[in-house]
Amino acid sequence: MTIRVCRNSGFRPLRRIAPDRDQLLGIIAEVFREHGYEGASLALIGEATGLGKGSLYHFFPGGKEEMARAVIAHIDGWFEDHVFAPLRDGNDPRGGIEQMLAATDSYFRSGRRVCLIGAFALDRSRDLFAGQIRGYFGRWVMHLANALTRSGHRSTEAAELAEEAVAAIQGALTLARAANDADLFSRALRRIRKHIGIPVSG
Amino acid sequence: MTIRVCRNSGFRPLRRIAPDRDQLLGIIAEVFREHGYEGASLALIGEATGLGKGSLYHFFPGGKEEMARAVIAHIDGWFEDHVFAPLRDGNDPRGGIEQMLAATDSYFRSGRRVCLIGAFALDRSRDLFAGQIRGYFGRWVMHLANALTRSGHRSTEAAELAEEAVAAIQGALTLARAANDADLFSRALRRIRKHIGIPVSG
DNA sequence: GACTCATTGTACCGTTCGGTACAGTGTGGG
DNA sequence: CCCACACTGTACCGAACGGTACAATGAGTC
Repeated sequence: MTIRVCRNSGFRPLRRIAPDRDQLLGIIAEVFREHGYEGASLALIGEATGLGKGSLYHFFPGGKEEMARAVIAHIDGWFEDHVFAPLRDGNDPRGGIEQMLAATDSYFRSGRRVCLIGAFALDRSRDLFAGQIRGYFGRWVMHLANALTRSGHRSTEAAELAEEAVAAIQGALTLARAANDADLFSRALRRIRKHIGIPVSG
Repeated sequence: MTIRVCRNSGFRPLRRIAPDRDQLLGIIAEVFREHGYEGASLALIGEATGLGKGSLYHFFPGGKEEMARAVIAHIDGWFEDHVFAPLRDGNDPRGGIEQMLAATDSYFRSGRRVCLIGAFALDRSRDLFAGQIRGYFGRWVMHLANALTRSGHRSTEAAELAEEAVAAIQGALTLARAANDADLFSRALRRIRKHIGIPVSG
C-alpha cells in the first residue's frame, strides 16, 4: 500500500537516507497547524510523513506529546535564528526590526499560514506546553522591546510598542484566515512599520 | 448516577423546566473554547451540561457540528446585541465605540477568556464554519469602520483603523493566554482607545 | 384515568484513537 | 561474510470516539 519514495535504487552516494529530522518536523508541524493538537491523529501524521507508527514511535518514543514538543522547539529555533537574532544586532536596531518583519512575513507566507504556537496557546493543549509557549512569545516581545529601546524609544514605551506589534501580528493571522484574505496580513505589517517608525517602501 | 438538579420538588410555578437553550449553549461554548472543535468530545459536553447523549441528540439532531453552529450563532447574536449595536448608534459614534470596547472587555473577562470563533478560524474546523466566521469578523470590522467614519475619520483610514483594532483584540487574547497575564489585554484595550481617539480614564 | 409528547438513560454500533510488541529488513562496519 | 543495529510494517490492545435505536419516564391536557 505505502509507496516507498526513496529506495535509493542502485545509486552510489548511498549515505543512509538519514530521516532528515528537520524535514520530518516540518511536515508534522503542518499537520498540527491544520488540525490542532487534539485533531492531529497519528494516522494523519503517518499519512503526511509516509511513516508508519513503528517509525514514528522510533523517532518519538513519547508519542504525540513528544512530537508536539519537538515541533515547537523546532519552530522556536527557526525564530531564534531568523527573527530574534536580527533584533539582537546592537549596531542597527532599525535594520534588525525590518529584518524581523521580513522574516515574519516570509514565515507566515504573508498570512496564508497560521502560527502553530499561537493556536496551541488558545485551547487546553496550552497547559501541556505552557513553558515553551510563554518562552516563545516572551522572547519575541523582549527582543523587540530591546531593539526599540536601542533605536531611541523610552523603555516603557518600547515595551508597549513591542507587545502591540507582536499582538498585531497574531491578530492579523487570525483575521487573515477568518476572512481568507492574505492581503490583510500585509496591511498589518505595513501599519506596524509605520508605528515603529520604519520607512515603508510602497 | 447522574444527579437530577431541578426536580422541581413540589413547587408551584411549575412551568416546564424549559431546558434553557441559552444557558445550554453557554456551557457547550465553554467546552469548545477549552478543547477546540475536535477536542470537544460528546462525553465532555455531556459531562459539562449534565445531559446524556439521548438529550444532546434530541436538542441537536445534527450532532457536534450542529452544536458548534448553534454556539457560534449564539455568540454572534450576543455580539450583535452588545458589541455591534452600539457601533450603529448614529448620534454618538465615539460613545458607541467606547461601549463596544467595554462590552468586549466584559465578554472576554479582561483576557481570561478566549475568542471561540477566532480559535475556530485557525485550524481545519474553519472550513466547516467559514461563512459564520467570516461574517462575525467582517461585521465587527465593518460596523467599527462605519462608526469611525461617522466620528470624523476618512473612510479609508477608518477601515484600516477598524481592522487594526479588531486584530489587536484577537492578538491580545492570544498573547494574554500565552503569557497567562490578564493585564496584557487591558493594556491592549487602552492602546486601542488611544489610537482611535477616545479619552482614556486612568 | 388515558393520551401525548418532550425528554431522558442505556445499550449498542462500527470506527478510530494513542500506544505497544515484535518480527522482519537492509545497510554499514568489522 | 557476518554481525549489530537503525529502521519499518503489521498485528494487536483497551479505550474512547461520534452516532443510533429505543424503551422508559413523567408532566400537561382533556
